[in-house]
Amino acid sequence: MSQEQQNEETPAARFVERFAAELTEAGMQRMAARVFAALLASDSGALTSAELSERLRISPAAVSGAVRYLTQIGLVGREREPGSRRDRYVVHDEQWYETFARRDQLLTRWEAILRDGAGTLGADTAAGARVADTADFFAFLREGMVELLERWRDHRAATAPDR
Amino acid sequence: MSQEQQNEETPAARFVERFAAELTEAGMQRMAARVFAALLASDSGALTSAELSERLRISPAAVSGAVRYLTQIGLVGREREPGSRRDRYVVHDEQWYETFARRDQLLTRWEAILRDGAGTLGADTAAGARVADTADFFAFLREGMVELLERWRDHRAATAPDR
DNA sequence: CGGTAGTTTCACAAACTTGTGAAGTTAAGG
DNA sequence: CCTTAACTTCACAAGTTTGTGAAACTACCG
Repeated sequence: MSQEQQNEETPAARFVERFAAELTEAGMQRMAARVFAALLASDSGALTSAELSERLRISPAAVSGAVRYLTQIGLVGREREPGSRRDRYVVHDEQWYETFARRDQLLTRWEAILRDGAGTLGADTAAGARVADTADFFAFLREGMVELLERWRDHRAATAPDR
Repeated sequence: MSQEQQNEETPAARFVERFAAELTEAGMQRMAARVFAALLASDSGALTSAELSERLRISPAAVSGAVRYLTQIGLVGREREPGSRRDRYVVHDEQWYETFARRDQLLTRWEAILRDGAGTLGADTAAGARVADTADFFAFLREGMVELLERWRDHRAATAPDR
C-alpha cells in the first residue's frame, strides 16, 4: 500500500490542489505552492523531482524553478541519496511555521515608511497624525507577532519535545 | 513646461508611492493601493474622483475600479456631498486596522482545508500527522491574532478615547 | 574516461493582467 | 423634461507572468 499512484483524482491530490490554491491566492508562486503542498502531503515528507513532475503533471523545468524558490526561502531542503543520481526535496515543516509567521520584516519596513511619511506630512497636520497612527498599529502588530511565535515554540516544545 | 502642473515630486506624493508600492507587493491591486495611500495621506482623509485622478495621474476609469474594490473590502466609504454631483471617497482608517489584521478568515479557511486533508490522509499516516500539525499551528495563530487585535482596541481606547 | 541519468537554463508562446479611451448610464439643476 | 457633470462599463492594446521543449550542463557509474 505504499504505492502512491494518483492518476485519477485521489483525495490526497485534491487536498494538494486545494491547499496550493490557497497559498497561491495568498501570494506564493503557483508551482512553488503546488510543490510545497505535494511534499506536505507525502508520507515521507520528501519526493524526487520525477515524482513531483509526475504527480503534479508538470515539466522537470517547472519543478526546478519551484524548488529553487522554496529552498531560497528555506521551506524546502535538497538532499541527495547516496548511491543515486536523484535529488530528494524535503519539506522543512518547522521552519515553515517561522517563515510564514515571520512577516515582521515586512511590518518593520511598512512601519519605517509610515513613520517617515508622518514626519514629512507634519505632526501638526491631520494627515500626519493619521499616518503616524497607522505606524503605531503596525509596530504593535509586529511586537505581538513576535511574542505569539515565541509562545508557539514553547507550546510545541511542551507538546512534542523532539520533533 | 508651464503645462506641467506640479510635476514635481512633493514629499507627500513620494510617500504615497512608496507606501502604495509596499501594499502592491503584499498583494493589493496597484491602483487600489495608490488610491488608498493617497486618501491616507490627504488632510481630510477624503478626496473626490477628480482629485484622485489628477494627483495620481490616472484615468477616471482606473479610479472607479480601484474604489469599487476598496469599498467592497470595507477600507473606503463613498459619500455624496449634498448639493454636489461629486462623490467623496473616505478612508475608514479604523476598519483598516481590522481589515488588515483580520486575516483570521483566511487562516480559518486554511485550517479547515488542512484538517480535512489530515482526515483523508489518515491520522495514522505520517502525512496525516504532518498536515494536522500544520492545522494546529494555524489555529494557534488565528487565536493569537484575535486576541492581539482585542488588545489593540483596548490600548487605542485608552490612548484616544474618542476617535 | 565515456556514457548517461538527472537537473538547470533559456527563448519563446500562451495566458493572464492592467489601464485606457470612448461609449453608456445616472441623476442634479435648470 | 432636457442638459450636462460625474461616474461606470466595455473592448482592447500593451505589458507581464507562466510553463514548456530543447539544449546545456553536471557528476555518478561502469
